[in-house]
Amino acid sequence: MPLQSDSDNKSDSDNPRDLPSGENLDRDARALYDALNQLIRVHQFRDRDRICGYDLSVAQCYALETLVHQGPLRLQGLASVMYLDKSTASRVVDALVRKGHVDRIADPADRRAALIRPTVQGEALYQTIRADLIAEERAMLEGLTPDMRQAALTLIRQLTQAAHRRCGPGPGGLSPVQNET
Amino acid sequence: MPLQSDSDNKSDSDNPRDLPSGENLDRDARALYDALNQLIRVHQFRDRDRICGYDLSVAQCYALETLVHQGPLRLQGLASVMYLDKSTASRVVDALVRKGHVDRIADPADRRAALIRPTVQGEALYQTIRADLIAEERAMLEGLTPDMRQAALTLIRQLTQAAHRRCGPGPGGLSPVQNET
DNA sequence: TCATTTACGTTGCTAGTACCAACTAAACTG
DNA sequence: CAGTTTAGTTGGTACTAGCAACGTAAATGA
Repeated sequence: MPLQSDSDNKSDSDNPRDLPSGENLDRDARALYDALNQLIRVHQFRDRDRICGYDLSVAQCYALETLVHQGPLRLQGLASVMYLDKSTASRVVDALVRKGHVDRIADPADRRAALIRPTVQGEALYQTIRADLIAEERAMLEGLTPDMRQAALTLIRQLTQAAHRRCGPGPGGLSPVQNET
Repeated sequence: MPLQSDSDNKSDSDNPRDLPSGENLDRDARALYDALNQLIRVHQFRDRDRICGYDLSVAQCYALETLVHQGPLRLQGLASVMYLDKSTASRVVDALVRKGHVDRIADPADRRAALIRPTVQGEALYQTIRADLIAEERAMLEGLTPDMRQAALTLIRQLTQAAHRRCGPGPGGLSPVQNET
């Protein structure tokens, strides 16, 4: 995680205004909220559109992706990576099993548990979809210089990290996400 | 596709590496795909969590937001801004009407049509939720310098614009202009 | 060892999302 | 005034999402 460019912290003095930085932070937070909102909606829509062409829902595709990247997982693990209730995860897996993209195998360590694993077909399908979606990203990046692309990556990752920190251990984390209000 | 490529598409000479720019682009596209994926999932989850505390679904909140920002809309307009089928939009509006956040008023210009308009209560609720979500963004921005925050905004907006161009007339776009590319 | 408790996953329930298709009613078109 | 188009609703189906209630298996403990 390169948290780079503390060296450029001079920007406070660059700023001709005499606003305290807190006000700028508020303004930026509002702007970021709106900008991210737009970005997320447009991506959600586009992903749905793309993925549905492969007879897969977005949640199913995300589950498949998780299993391809992280290897066989138990239902609990999959559910917590996806921020879902185990019952929802179970039904998503049902659909993937029905479509032949995933199978459940017995967990040798625990006869209650099942490991969920992508099939060869499922893995291939995921790679196809991934290539398709990456082509979309490439098209979007075409107008940006390499420098800007790097900056975009860094920033998006930082925002994601910050969000993770505030959401508890999310995707990649296996601890259960439960709201104890 | 006139993306706003500033000056040169072929800034190979800018790049100190000897990789052709296409390879870097591929690599960046993959990285961007993964990074955006993470960001979007985490945001989706967080928004759902936050919004549900106000007895509103995410789609309902988005519809309310659209109506607050854009003023009274017809169902068609709302549906196209939300990238939804009109039937889905109709049911989302039903829910909002039931909860008292929105009402349908007759369109004087067309007796078939109805204008959908947030109620005072709905507007207040949206502002509350918005403030809540913006506070989240602010917390995420705290670790970034003002420069980086500005850069993040610019980049996220550019990515959104690029995605819009590829998705046809999207949110904010009420223009019936279909893809002419 | 047997009873209790805890954990894993499934299923029933309810609400919401999302699309297509069919429908009513109003508005345009000739 | 037909005939067509447009606005919105409703029916049907599949999926998403969470809670609660299971059955079964493992862990705990007396």
